[in-house]
Amino acid sequence: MEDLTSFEVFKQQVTLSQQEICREVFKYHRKTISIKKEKTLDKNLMRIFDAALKISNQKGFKAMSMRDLSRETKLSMGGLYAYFSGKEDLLEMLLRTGRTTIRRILRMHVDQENDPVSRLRTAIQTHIFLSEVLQPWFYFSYMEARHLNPTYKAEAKAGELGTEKLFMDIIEQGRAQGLFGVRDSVLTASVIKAMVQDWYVKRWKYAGRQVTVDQYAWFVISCVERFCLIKDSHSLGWNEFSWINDSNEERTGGSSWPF
Amino acid sequence: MEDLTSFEVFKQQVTLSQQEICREVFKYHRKTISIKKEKTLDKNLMRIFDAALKISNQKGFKAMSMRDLSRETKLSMGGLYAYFSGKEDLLEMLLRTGRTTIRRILRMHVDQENDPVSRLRTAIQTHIFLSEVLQPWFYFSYMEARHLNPTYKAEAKAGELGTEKLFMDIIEQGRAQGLFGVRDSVLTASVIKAMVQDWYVKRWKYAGRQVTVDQYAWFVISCVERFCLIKDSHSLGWNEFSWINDSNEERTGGSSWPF
DNA sequence: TCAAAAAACGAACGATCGCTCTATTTTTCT
DNA sequence: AGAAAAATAGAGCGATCGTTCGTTTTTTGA
Repeated sequence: MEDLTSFEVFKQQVTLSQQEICREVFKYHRKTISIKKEKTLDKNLMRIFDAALKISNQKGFKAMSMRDLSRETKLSMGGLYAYFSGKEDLLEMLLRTGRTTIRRILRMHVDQENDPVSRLRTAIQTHIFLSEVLQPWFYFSYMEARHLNPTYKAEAKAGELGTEKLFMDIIEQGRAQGLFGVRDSVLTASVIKAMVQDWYVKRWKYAGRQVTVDQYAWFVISCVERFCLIKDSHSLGWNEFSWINDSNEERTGGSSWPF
Repeated sequence: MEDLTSFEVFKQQVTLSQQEICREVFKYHRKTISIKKEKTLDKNLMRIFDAALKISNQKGFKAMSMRDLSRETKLSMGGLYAYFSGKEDLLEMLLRTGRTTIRRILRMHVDQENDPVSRLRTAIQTHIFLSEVLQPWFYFSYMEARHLNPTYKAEAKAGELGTEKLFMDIIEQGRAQGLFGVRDSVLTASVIKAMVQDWYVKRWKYAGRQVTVDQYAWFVISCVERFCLIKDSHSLGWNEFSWINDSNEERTGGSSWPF
């Protein structure tokens, strides 16, 4: 409990970044926003984002009409267009904002650790915890990134591979220090990311099974460590951890997936 | 090489099922198809499916217009509607066809094995190999299943959980026989599925890295076995396998995903 | 308090959507 | 070969889409 903080601790650490997100949007999209005063921007931009994520994660961004968004935000059609130049601009805003925010927090946490074992644990745990806090953002990015313009698609791809490289670098660092016994660090990083992504992509499934985010994070970490670590002396202390956990809160955006 | 067949062998085993798929569609959708003669149905239905999958996997099913489909299939607007009653019916056709076909082949292969270790290997390998052969189908189902009617959504969910239960049952069987040392078979099955799905969801990434489907399947199997097996005496024989593989063929439907 | 600035409004426009329906072409069968 | 049946064609319909713009309401600042 002293080395790895629980989800509740993590949650309190990052929820206050709502306004910070708005600033980040304003930096990149100042030209397409005709709102002058920052106070009104802060008030409504988050409302627009929340509504857009809510509707899009239910029926898809393409299927979300501007009238849907107008109804949900209680802003008029014309009023909406003061905050973005068009639907595609809104898509890009959402994706870029999510991307930069997620990467910033992820890097910040990982860079606090030094040895590869701790770094790998922190990277996995932070990614899963963060995707729990920002679940609508993660899910939206996952499902809608492919609908971007070719212009911004490359930018999105770079962001993806960057996150994967974060895992890869840790693994290779651990291998160089003789701690990890993996043969293919590229494939290892890939499957780690696949497991980590599963939490927010299939959020509703785990919620239905009453699996908490702490449980899932610990399971993935133990999974990865059993595969990577040469000696399992490092992974001690996990076995006797209590699996009885906090509340099983409800979540929005339950979707379906196949096979 | 005698126990687990390579992808090339697998491919020749299942490619001849194109007409079989058409029959399966006709069984469920006879009432919404106004085409009388099976010969014309066989000729055009596959063309419609291929075109719909191609366009949808590029821009999404919702964004695909019937005029797009008309152009790609070289059938007129009115002509198309002889093969389905509407766009939503086409969606359901595609999803149901893919679902039943995939499950049929998967079950068939897994049921040929008896001991849990072989069954687990076969389940993973067959799923990955099959998703390579039917990549557009898998990808489409993965991305578009959430846009189904509530009526058919339950049906789709049942199919998903069924595939996951396949993995889970094998794991519990292995645990009962004292072969597997897993604590949580539900979470274990979940992450196996997550790794297995990664192959077709991020197909373009692995293609760009020149990772072959054989390599990926073997990696996932070794990953899972190192996590599940109590003794690794079963997983011998993998280490000395040649990683030099066949051609790296091109694939359609490269898409983007984040983080 | 009262212009000026900012923000919000919502009817209306052109484009495109899924879909229908009649006319036409192709195939089938005696 | 020719009539019946099957399949295809493509213009057109109403609905809905994203977006615009003149107007009204709210906020700001001296």
